[in-house]
Amino acid sequence: MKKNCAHHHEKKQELASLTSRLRREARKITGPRAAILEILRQHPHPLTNKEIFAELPKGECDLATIYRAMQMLEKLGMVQRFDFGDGAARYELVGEGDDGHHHHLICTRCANVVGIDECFPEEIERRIARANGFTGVTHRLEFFGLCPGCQK
Amino acid sequence: MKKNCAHHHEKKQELASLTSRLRREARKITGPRAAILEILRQHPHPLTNKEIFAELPKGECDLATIYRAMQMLEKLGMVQRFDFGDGAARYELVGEGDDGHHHHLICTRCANVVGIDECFPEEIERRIARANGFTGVTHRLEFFGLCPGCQK
DNA sequence: AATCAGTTGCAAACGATTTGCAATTAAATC
DNA sequence: GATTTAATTGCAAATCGTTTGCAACTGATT
Repeated sequence: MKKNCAHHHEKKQELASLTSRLRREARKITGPRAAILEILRQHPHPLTNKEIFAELPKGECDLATIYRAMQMLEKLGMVQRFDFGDGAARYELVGEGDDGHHHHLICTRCANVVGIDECFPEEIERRIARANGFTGVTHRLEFFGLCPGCQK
Repeated sequence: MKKNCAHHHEKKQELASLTSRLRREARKITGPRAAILEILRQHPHPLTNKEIFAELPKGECDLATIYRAMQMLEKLGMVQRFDFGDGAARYELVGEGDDGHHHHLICTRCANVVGIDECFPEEIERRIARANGFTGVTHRLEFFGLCPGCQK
């Protein structure tokens, strides 16, 4: 269907592969963590902590635990954090080897999210970096508009 | 000096012109508002509400008043809101006629900010919109890196 | 000067996120 | 499999940016 974000969905990682990445980092595989990773695996879209919490079987895990888990997963590079400007952080699983860098197109009316393959042109980014003497330049980029269903 | 953000600084608006824009919208010119506009005028960089508050002569105005003023100024298009992903909104004055759309390059170490003229290529943005059936597409874009002074 | 809607200060309320701490538990050890 | 220990969790309280209710106040108009 959404052909332009296919690559973000292709390789749905095995839960086992995810937990082994954790173990490799000397982290414990706990019930809450396994449950969180499973939710992320099933939702190839950026999720807020509250959304993850809502997906979890009630009582499975405290909201604070989710915050701590996402913090850790981000630090390990297993998850990428996104900011849609609505005051809540969102997270998406990152495949092994992938750096997770990509962008989204968000409907300003229904909050529907589409992954985007296009990126800011490297050449222009390099020019910007050079012109200002900056190094290690990256960018945060998200698109906003009205999705087909919301245009009326 | 920073030649690539010159156009954001060129025309420092007169305070009188700012207040007349307010009056035109049937808003009152109060002490706090004049003071806030003056601070914005003097700082051609995105400022957080707390920063504006700190610049203000103590007791000049309540922090809540600044929040309300910035909200109103944004609604009137006199100010543009930016989000650097650190949890605090930032605002910059917008010239008459200008829509305020532009981007920044932010040092991740010292938080130094440079205005950027480059923008995401319209043609690619149009392609993204079309490919997903979206209309009225815009973007939020900010660059991050290490400024000359922070590279060591 | 009188009027009145728009504004303000202050404190309380909020929503997202973080943190202290005692109780719990995964994983390494015996 | 029981023991040990450091990592992890739940819970409640604390933080931070931002919003809001409300009574007092003040521009702008009459």
